[in-house]
Amino acid sequence: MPELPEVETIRRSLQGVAGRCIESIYFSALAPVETTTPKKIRVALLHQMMTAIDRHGKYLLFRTKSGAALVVHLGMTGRLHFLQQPTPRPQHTHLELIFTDHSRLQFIDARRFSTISITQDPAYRDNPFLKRLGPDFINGLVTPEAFVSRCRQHPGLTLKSLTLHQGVMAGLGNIYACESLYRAGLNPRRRVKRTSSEELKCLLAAARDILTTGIRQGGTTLRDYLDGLGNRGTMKKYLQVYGRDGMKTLDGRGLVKRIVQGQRATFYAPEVQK
DNA sequence: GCGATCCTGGCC
DNA sequence: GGCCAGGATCGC
Repeated sequence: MPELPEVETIRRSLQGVAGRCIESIYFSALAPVETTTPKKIRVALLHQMMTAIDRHGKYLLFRTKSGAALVVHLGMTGRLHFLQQPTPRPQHTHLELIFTDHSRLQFIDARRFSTISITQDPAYRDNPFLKRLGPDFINGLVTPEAFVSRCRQHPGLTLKSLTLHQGVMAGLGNIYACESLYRAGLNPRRRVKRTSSEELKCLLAAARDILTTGIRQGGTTLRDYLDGLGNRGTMKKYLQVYGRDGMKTLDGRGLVKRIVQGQRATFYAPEVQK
């Protein structure tokens, strides 16, 4: 479940891709290529040099010298492997970029909840995924006041749905959403319209704080997640509520309860979050 | 705004 | 054998 800190950690682990030239591209028959085709991706990327890897929310953008970018969302179980030499493709490898120096980038996803697409437009208007995204939680230039007004456009949403809504702000997934609401002392069932502007600003600050800690810890490895070089993340030991149903919060201030909101588990501490 | 849906490995 | 994980979309 790569969220912003995991995707950012992967991005940093893949810096070595920059400067390499794509010699060939492998696609599996089941590659989760969305809104485009393997052929179009080949045309856009083949023989191009990678110049930079950027991130917006949970999306990675592999930019090439021509101005095109490969856009990757890892879904639940997507992984990227950057390898210095030819290596057998693991099961469920859906895309492999092979560079002229024989290093390669493998994209693996058993469940195919991930998406691969392309963009040629710096403003993302040509990409149906990217054009819907709100500002990035960490890199986005959003004042607390601007954040509040974005929230106010969705008065009926619960705070849990709000935090997961990538069109409001991009980057939070289930783990960091639960942790942010705990940090802000806000009940995930509250509606935006019943939440003061001060409380919403507190939520923004909490999310930024948790996400920054997540990046510093290299992400949260619960089961699957590894960065592009195979390293685990160490954020799990800082989680206050996620996965702690029936236990005390890490800081001991409350008892964690698990509820389901929109078919998704929410962990929170009713005594602490009002 | 909500709920169904996609998908498969891991675990009971 | 059946349930669970859940990001994002789509239809209601």
